[in-house]
Amino acid sequence: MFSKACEYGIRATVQIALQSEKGLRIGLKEISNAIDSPEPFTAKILQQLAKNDIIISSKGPTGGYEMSSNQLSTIMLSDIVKTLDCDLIYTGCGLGLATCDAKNPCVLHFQFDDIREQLKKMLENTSVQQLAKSRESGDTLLRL
Amino acid sequence: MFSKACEYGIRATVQIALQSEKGLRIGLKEISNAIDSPEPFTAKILQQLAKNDIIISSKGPTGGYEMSSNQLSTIMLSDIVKTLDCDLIYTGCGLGLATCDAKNPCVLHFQFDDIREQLKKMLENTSVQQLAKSRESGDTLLRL
DNA sequence: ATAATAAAAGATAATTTTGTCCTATATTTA
DNA sequence: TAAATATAGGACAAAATTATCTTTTATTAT
Ligand code: FES
Ligand code: FES
Repeated sequence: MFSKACEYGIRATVQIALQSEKGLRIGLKEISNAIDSPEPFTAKILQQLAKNDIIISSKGPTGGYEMSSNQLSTIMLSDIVKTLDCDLIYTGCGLGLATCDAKNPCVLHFQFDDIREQLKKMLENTSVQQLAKSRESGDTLLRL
Repeated sequence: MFSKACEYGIRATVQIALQSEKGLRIGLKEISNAIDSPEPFTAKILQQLAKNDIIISSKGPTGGYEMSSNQLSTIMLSDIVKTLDCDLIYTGCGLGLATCDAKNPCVLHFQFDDIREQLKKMLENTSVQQLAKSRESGDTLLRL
């Protein structure tokens, strides 16, 4: 469904959100440990997220990643997915045709579009903070 | 969403269904032409579909691919998707964790599972014949 | 200022997916 | 039975994705 990059991106961002709510920064190493992801690959992804103002990165000692309270309250899953180019879900044809266009639909268009709209809604209505909260409140069963 | 193999698989099967309803076989070359797919890659996919009794292949002159009337009336998109190992959609965790388990859910599990169920339903309720019919009845706008 | 630290950036490598090629096998027609 | 045709199958190649490594840059604390 999502690319690996996107999966790591979401998991990393939730982890950052968890720390930011406590007013703490978190380093690359800690993030990779927490979400069990390859460290250098995760770094690349975090760079992209930082460039797109989804998270904030700081260099130097005491550096690391964090989210502003504004980011915490506004960033939705859709922002991460779009940034990490899983954007295809939003625009592509389900059967892989060059374009998806309701005026020139493929045989699966309307069925596919229906699912896609629901996925879109889900991503646009689910905030990172919300996911972080479900992790905090939930028992230890809620994995990252 | 789907792999290329899966996309080609669906498009090819619909094309075969279209011919089979007219009582005709269709060859690899014709299929690839019709759906604009790489010929040898498409051949591999058709082999898998034939092995899984989704289509029937015949060798030799006058050979080619077809669907039995039984296949035409029973094959659903889900059969193709499962065969071509896009099976992941059915079982995998949306965040890429090793397993997806409602008793040990990731932070996105319930939102993701909801979408997945709808996708599942769509695939299980959409027959190849139905797609072929929408192509036949529809104006030329319905692409493959 | 200097040393230590942590992310940024760019080059490189492994893996998976996608796509191609060549030979073998089965089937039909002459 | 022989020749022609079309799929099957296995080896191979290209491209994209995922993952790693090394060097640079910015920041903090001494
Ligand atoms: S044209 Fe294929 S999904 Fe829209
Ligand atoms: S555990 Fe992640 S989607 Fe079910």
